[in-house]
Order: sequence, then C-alpha cells, then structure tokens
Amino acid sequence: MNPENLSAALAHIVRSAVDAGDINLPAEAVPEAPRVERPKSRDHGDWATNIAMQLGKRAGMNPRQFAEIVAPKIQELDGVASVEIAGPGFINITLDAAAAGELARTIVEAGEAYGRNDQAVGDVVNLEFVSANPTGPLHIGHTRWAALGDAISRLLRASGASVTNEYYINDYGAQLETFAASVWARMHGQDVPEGGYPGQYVHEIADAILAEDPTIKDKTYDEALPQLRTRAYQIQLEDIRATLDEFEVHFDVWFSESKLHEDGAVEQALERLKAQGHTYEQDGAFWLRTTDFGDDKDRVLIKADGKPTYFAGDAAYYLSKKDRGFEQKIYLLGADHHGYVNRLRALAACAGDDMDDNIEVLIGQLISVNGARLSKRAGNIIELRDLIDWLGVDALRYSLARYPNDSPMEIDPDLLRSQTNDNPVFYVQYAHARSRSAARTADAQGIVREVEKFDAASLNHPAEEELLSKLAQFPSVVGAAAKGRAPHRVARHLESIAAAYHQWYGACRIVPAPAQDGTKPAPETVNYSRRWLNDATTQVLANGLGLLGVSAPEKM
RNA sequence: GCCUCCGUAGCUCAGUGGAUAGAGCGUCUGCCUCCGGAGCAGAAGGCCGUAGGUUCGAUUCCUAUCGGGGGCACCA
Repeated sequence: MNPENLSAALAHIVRSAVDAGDINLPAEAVPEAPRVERPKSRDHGDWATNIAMQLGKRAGMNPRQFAEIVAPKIQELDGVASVEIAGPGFINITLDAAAAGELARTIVEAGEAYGRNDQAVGDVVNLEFVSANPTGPLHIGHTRWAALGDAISRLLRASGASVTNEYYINDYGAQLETFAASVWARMHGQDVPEGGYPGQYVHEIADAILAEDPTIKDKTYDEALPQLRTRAYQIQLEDIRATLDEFEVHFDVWFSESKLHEDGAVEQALERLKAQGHTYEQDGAFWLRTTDFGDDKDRVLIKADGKPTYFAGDAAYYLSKKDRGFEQKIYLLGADHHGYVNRLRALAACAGDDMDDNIEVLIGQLISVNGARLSKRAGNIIELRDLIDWLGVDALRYSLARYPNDSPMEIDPDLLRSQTNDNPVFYVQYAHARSRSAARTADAQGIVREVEKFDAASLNHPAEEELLSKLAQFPSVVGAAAKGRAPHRVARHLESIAAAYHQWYGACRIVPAPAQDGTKPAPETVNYSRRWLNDATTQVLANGLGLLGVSAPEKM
C-alpha cells in the first residue's frame, strides 16, 4: 500500500458515495488523485488526506461530516489498520506493518523502474537548453542550465514523456565575424578589435587553425575571413560538445541557426506568420504584432535594410520545432534573457499555437561568484571544464540541481573546492555506499534476499516505518518534480531518504550483533527482511541520483 | 518609469492552501571491543521583510509598500 494506491482507492470511495447519493456533489468535482500526504507528526498516522476539507463545503456539509461518510470505507481497504478523523477534518490513516513493509520487496522487484510514473505520459517535448554561443568555452553561467536541463529531461522521461534535448547553435550573424576578427588579431599578435573576444582561448583557436593551414597567415584579412569564420566556431563548438560529454549532458539535436537562413526557412516562416495575420509593414521594416498577445511592444522581423533580425531566426526555429511534431516547447533561458519571454510566447500565439500549452519558458537566475557576476567580455571566466576538474561531475551537478531554477545562487569557489561534507552530495552518496557495504557484509554471513524468508510485518521499528514511508513517496516526488520542472525536489527527497537510512542503520541491525564471546548468532527472519529493506534503499538512492546525472558509488 | 525574480534560524537555502515552519554549515553536549563515525542522538537559535485582503485555515494566493538581483535594441 503506497500513497498512489491510497489516493486511487480514495477517489473510488468518494465517487461511489456520490453515485449512491450519500454525498451531494457533481461527479466531476471529485479529483482523480486526491492528495495523500505524509503527516509531519507520527501521531497523525502513516498517511493523511484533506479531501473532506476540500470537498466538504461544496457538498454542503461540514468537513467532519464528510469524513464520517468516507472514513469507514477507507477502514475496509486491505492493509489499512486504522482510520481517524482529526482536527478540522483530516483523515489520518495508519497501515498494517505488513502492508507498509511489503514495499521493500516491491521496490527490489521493480529495480530501476521504481520511481517511474505516468505524470507526463503522452507529452512530446522539445527541451532546449544551454545553447551557448560558439564564440567561447562554456563557463559557470551555462553550467547551471546544463545540469538542470539534463535533469529535467531525465525526470520527464521517467514520467513517461518523449523528450528531445536540443541545442541551438547561434552560427549566423555578425558575432561570428567579430569572433573571426578576434582570432585573426591574435594570429597576428595584435589586440582584439573593439567589442571582440579577449579570452586566452582565442589564442588557442588561432594556433589550432594555423596548425591546420599554415598558409592562412599570409592571406589578407578578407581572403582568410570565410575560413576563419567557419573553423573558429567549429573548433569552439567541438570543445563545447566535448565538455558537455564530460559533464554527462547529451543532446539529441544540434540545431544550426544558419541552416534556417540557408534553407529559406526564415522566409517561409515570415510568410506563414503573415498568413496568420499578425504582421505589418512600417518605416520600411516588417513587424510582428506581438502586442496582440501581451508583449509590451511589437517586434521587427525584417529590418529596414532588408536583413532579418535575430528574432526572425527565432520565429523560423519555433516553427521548425512545431513542424517536427513537438507539442510542448520548453526553453531554458538565463535571467539575462528575461526580456525575451513575452515575445517568445507571443510568437507562439502569432504562429497559431496556445501560448499557455505549447510553449514554456523557464528563466533561471544567474550564478554569482563571491558577489561578482561573470561576463565573457570582461574575461573573468570560470570555465565549466575547470569547475569539473575542481569538483568532479557529481558534486557539481548535484549542487546545481539542488536549488530551484529561479533561486539566485551564490557560489563560493573556496567552499566548492574544499570538497568537505557540507556538500550534501556526499551525504547521499555515502548512504548509498554504506548500504552497499552493509549488503556485502550480509552476503558474507549468508543473509541474502530470499522470498520465503521475507516477513514484511517484521519491519515494524519506528525507524523502519519512517524509512519505508520515505521510499514510498519517491514515485510521487519524481512525478511532481517532472511536472514542476523542479529536479531539486528529487535532491531534497534523496537527502531525507539518506537521513532516514542512517537513522535506521543506527537503530536496526541487518546482521545480528555478535555475542559477548564473539560468536555470531543465527540470523532471524527480521535480519533477512532487513536485507530487503537495505537493498530497496540502495535502489531508490541509485534511481534518484541517476535522475540527477550523479553516480551512485559502491565505495567511497 | 515598466516587467520579473528574491526577502524564512548567525550563514547558504528547502517548504505543490493545512496540524507543532525544516535541512546543511557554524555553536554546545553525548555516542564506535558490535554491519562504513563522510554517521547517529540531543541542545540552542524564527513577530516566515512590513501592512492590508481572499479562506474554515496563508510562509504559500491577491493588493500595496520597503529592501536586494536581473531585464527592458530595426544587437546577436
């Protein structure tokens, strides 16, 4: 019996009562999945529901009356030990120890599948994130989106969605000229031009191109430019891709902006927007009337000089996603693109989509380091690669996925570098490693998982009940995290599982304690049963860490 | 000026309208002859920025206000 089962049973009970005329409610008022939560206080049972307070008023009765009708039916469910009505109308449910303990076996048997849920079944999602300009290495500002975006992708997939991770390559426009000009300048020992890219990596790219083609140095700037422009960004993009691979972040599609322009997709997009009726011409430019859908000003698609704006590329890109069958287009953007949200949403609406259902823009707060923000142009870059070297992928990904995307993060590099146990990833990984170590010890004493030696009812210590309840909540946490695009909920829940595990470990022995004379007593049923619980915890920790892209070590 | 995010323990931060608001770090006190002490048990520490409103019930939703971050291009 887990919260999902209870919730479904509860919905059924209420619906039956409505059908029987005991409760006067329209059928559609009964939620499909009434909320079933773990009460904060153990005095309030194993699980509690507030459905009587939710529906009581609409049914024209006070919540306690409502609860009086429902509670006896809950009492009849298999695995329910007792039901109490408390306070203003909470229904508190206590399970049989056996019903709770059975979960240990369920989890072990489900293995990697435990935690998967149907929260997002049927969703076809395009998830665009990072999309850093290929004019420099990935730095700390991109790092958060890489970790979060990938974790969101994993969450959605675990919740049944079909997800495509996509990286939009800004390989079109003046910035590549500037980038190439910077490379050219470095190649000839000059300072980079005004507004160029001053970083050390530009030297390295210049050297790499020179190594490929020593003759390029003798060409004039105009002769060399096309080659520089192409190779410089390709080399940089390859570096970005390699860094992301190292970070365990993988994209399904690398989408080129310039291809949109070359293929005529931009012109076609403009035609389609025109056909939708939200465009006009003014002052020699071609505009999209985004103010029809909540933007604070209209946006130019074609400038008076006849060239498309960056936004025109965005329009074509959006339509490409739509044409490729993605119903949901999720954009993960940094706070510096905050001003973009309204126009992107309006763009979706101008293209005939629903701006609430078909597009979702997640804005993340920037990371600051010691109070100083980072800027590529200012040259004070902390590269992702350096961060990986300092901290390792696990610590970095975990600490980034541990906070909501809209929460500002401040990073103290010294603290991060210290790799001390104030980083919660060690706490969670340690619990996993410890459970594996305990399993090895149990193996050595022949305490292995055997179905006939598993007695769910023997897992009745308070620490076991607590641990089991945390494990039971895992699938709904994953589902809620997917729905809320909030990987940090998984991280926080893993921390609470780790805590419950450590407490259990302190209170309940898996292998029997040696006697005074050092001999080992024969294991009892409870020892075998605890082995199942231990391994179930291992499984949930591993599954949860996997969702965050963090490893689950056997030993530390 | 307009838009947006954030104000919760000394610090960094969780908290999907519910019961006594949580965790880590830091401080203090205990716990390994026994499965990993990177752990556990306990203590101290809060007018949830402020003021109204909605509700049976608000840290959570709405309005106002104060304080802090970010954004407001025919750039990309």
